[in-house]
Amino acid sequence: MKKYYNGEFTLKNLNEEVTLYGWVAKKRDLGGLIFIDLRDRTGIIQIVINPESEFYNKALEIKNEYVLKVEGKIIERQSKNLDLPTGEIEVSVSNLEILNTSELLPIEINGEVMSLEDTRLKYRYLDLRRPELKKNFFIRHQITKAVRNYLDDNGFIDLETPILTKSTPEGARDYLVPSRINKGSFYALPQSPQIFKQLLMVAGFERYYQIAKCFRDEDLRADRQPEFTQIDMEMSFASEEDIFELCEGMFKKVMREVKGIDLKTPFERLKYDDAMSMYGSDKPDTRFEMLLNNITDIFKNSEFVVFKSVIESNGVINALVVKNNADKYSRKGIDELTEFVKKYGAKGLAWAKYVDNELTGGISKNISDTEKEELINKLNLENNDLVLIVADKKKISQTSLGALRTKLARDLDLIDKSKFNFLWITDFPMFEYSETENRYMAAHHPFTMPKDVNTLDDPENCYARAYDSVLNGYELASGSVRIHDKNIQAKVFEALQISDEEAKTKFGFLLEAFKYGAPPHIGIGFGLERLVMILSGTENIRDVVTFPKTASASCLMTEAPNIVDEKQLTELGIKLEK
RNA sequence: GGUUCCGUGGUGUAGCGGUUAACAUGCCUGCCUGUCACGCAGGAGAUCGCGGGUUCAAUUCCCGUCGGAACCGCCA
Repeated sequence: MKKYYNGEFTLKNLNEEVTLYGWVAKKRDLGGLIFIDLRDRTGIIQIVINPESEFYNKALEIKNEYVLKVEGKIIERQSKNLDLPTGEIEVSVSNLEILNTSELLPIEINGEVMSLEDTRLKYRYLDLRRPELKKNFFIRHQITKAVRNYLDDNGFIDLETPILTKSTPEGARDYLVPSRINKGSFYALPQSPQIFKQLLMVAGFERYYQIAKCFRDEDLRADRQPEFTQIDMEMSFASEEDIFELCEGMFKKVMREVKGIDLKTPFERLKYDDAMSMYGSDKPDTRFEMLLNNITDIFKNSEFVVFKSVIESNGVINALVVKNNADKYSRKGIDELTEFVKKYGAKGLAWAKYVDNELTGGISKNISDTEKEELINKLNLENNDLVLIVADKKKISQTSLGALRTKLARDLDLIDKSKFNFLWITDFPMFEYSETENRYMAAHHPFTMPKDVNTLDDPENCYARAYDSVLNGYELASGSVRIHDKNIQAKVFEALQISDEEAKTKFGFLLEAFKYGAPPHIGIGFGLERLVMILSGTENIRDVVTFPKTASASCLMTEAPNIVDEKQLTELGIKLEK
């Protein structure tokens, strides 16, 4: 049986006899010797064949990416400049076999990423040979291993739920699968195992988890794929405090085992409303300060038309202070920031600089001396500070500045990348007004317990027992206390304007189940890819998915999705329109 | 649904209204030989994504299309 080293060869392995399998990353013919960089699954090891060796002639035939079996002894490397995990050692060969040959590779896989995204995705199996990329998947494995062990130790059992299931049109678009046996009917792929895990609570499993595939037919982003993985959990007879403690323990273990970091628990908590007013985001990156300041009061009686009209229409004025960097932003630079906030619906970006004890530029000539004075005091302005202001509807003012805050921190390199700031966001609103649907929708999902049933008729002021876990500006997880009382559920449906009829059609089986003594229960689902991304130090989800899809949701390697045979369609009773 | 950027030898880039389409790397041949981004000499390799338009002339300008990337909307 082959022994796996996981890239851990060091000088302590000197003189050890080893068998290596791998691909030739580079061959050099030098000094009468042949040097081969053999790339195994975790790193690169240099092997050396000298001219007296019986394998010398065979070694001459070897080209890059040939597959080799090498037996030999680990010796100290003569030159150690190479920055590789196995850079201190090399292998002196006692046996060499060419297991397979290779054509010239269509992409560059040694060293820095050179090839363009699309070529890399077409030859994903080659790109994955790169140790830097492969490393992410070992991290992914370590995370799921730690999670499974932890949850097992805490009495959770791994249960699988169906992939072919029923469409639940609240929420994301479903991926549909036509049924051949029941022509004209469709299964849907699950957006999450939500309803099934609640049914497992009714079934009395009490503590369930699953590392579950989820599917959402929505547009992609750098951190979003149409299929992704959730660490999905649900437990009965538990409260928010129980699940917070459980998850904190889980991350403590994950961070210790994967990163060797000792996390401080409990995690910081922040109410949704506070997160929005302080950070302009429900997933704040707390690794740097630069908080939003509500400066509406200062301009209550302002003559400045922009602020005046916003205040008259019950809007809000928020400011961001970029400390000691005013000189870095020219008129052109600020114009770029203005364009940036406009993407988030802001009509503009008001600004001023504080230089030599006075406000200059931007809106400084539009506001009164009193207002200037109050602004300077309220924002504690110091020399060379830049003030950026968005006056707009509350949500736009907050989210646009929140996005700008993150952008500025990146641009100015204010983020301490060694930090892992876990926090809980609590007290989410129960409802969200949908402009497209012209009605209130569930902010989390329709089975979320309201904080106070009596506030259901006031959707703007109704809060949910829902919470998110946030890490370094990413939403890691989302969860809630579920409704187990059918009367409360009926009231929530009513508030969502879901009729009895409609509720029955969509979630009838769940409502039916809840007639038979559903235990109080609570749950959460973590986005595994997001977690792997953060722990791998990448900002692109494709770096943590073995065979990812492009921004247009297709796979360049398999060319999925593809056109299917007429015969297959006929069997399914499907006719395509041109 | 919308906005922006990109598409040139195998790979990554440069370039320009008229070029022998340049450079790096990779590949092939030879030399050198403890290299590690080795070095030296020579060679092969490009329908400039595709279609149309403007023009005497388009890889270059314009329109469309296809493919890729990022973002907004969307993602209960």
